[in-house]
Amino acid sequence: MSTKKEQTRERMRDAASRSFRSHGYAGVGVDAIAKAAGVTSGAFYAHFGSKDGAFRDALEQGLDEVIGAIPQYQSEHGADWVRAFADYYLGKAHRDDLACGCAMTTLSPEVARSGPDVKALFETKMKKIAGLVADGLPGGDEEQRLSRAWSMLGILIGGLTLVRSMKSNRLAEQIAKSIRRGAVDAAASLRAGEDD
Amino acid sequence: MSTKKEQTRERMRDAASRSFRSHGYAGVGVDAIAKAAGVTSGAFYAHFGSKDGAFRDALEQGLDEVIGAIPQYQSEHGADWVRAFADYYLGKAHRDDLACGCAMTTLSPEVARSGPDVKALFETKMKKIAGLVADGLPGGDEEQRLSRAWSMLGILIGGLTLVRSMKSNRLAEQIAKSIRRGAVDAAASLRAGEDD
DNA sequence: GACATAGGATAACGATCGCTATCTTGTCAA
DNA sequence: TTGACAAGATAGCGATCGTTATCCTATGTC
Repeated sequence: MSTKKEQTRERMRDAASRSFRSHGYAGVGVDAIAKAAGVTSGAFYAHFGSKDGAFRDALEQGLDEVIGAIPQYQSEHGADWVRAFADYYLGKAHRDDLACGCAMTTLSPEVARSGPDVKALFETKMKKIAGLVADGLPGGDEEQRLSRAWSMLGILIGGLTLVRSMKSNRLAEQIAKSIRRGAVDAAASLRAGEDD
Repeated sequence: MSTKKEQTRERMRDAASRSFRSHGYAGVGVDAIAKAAGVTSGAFYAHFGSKDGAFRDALEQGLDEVIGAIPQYQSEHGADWVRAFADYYLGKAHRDDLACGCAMTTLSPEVARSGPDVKALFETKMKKIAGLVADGLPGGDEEQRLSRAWSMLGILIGGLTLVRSMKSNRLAEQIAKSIRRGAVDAAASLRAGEDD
């Protein structure tokens, strides 16, 4: 129906998503988010109801992006998809762009401080993501693959946070290399004795 | 000299450290930190100069705690120290206590948003930590051990953030188990074919 | 061409933000 | 006992916080 309204809503959702990732939940105000979307706080509250509501919306959208991206990497890169994904995840472009960065990494620390509703949403989406990852992993039974999927996600999230916190680009690159290798190893069936 | 002053300073440092870990840098105000230490903002600024200064102080103290803890785990648990450390790191007590949680996990997302000075401090301390971890790892040359150390730190940091963001305790426990195994594997010399 | 509707702007609320200037109070030396 | 000093309290700065109530205005209908 109203294309204009949906366009505005999309701009606001994007602005909220980018702002929360860049500055954290408490690090940005409603006025600033609205301004970034080219509207005022009145429009913000008409659409989202509250700052919390906007965060929930941004979180859901951000994790849905991941849910969409995983199968795409799997079908595009085949058995080597984990390496390709880790390359992107720890690459300089993703490192340097907080605003467009993966929601798992930028938003999860905020979720850890949030209430049960936000955590429930995060949990649902992350279970989906871990399941998709596990589906693309070789060897072992389903439980083993899921376990490796959580490990891979964990090391990517922690690794990205780590490299983003370094001052020296050279050190960041060195750590990124280590994390990439760790992620690929975590995803592979270790006990099968695979090597690179 | 003045024991009273140092006691007050210590209380304020602790309050700042706990507050920043619990609520993030932007999530807590100077007045609240001062109040938690039993003083007012006047005393806060007399000691720290600025909110940034207090964060830097809390960050340094928090990472120094880790620097002290790693060798202790190594000497207490011998070759099995990584498993013991991971057990603590992902255990329920550490999961549920944001305020007393490891600074690497709670503060690094804030560092990623900070200026070069804070990043430089974080980098220096993390290099020290990774070096200590690497020293306690078996097999391989120094570069390989350091690489595994970064992987182990990454998976613990990301894993802890992940489990803290779950609503269900059962799922959190399941993920923690996966991360524990991943951390031990990341620390071990994979290519040597070690198993548990 | 008058009118209803809704998307969005505006203004303002009390509270809190980081920070500073000034004042009070407790302590110790002389 | 008095005077000096410093630790900390108090009060207040302008700005921004999240939120609400009210107003404007563009659009589409009859």
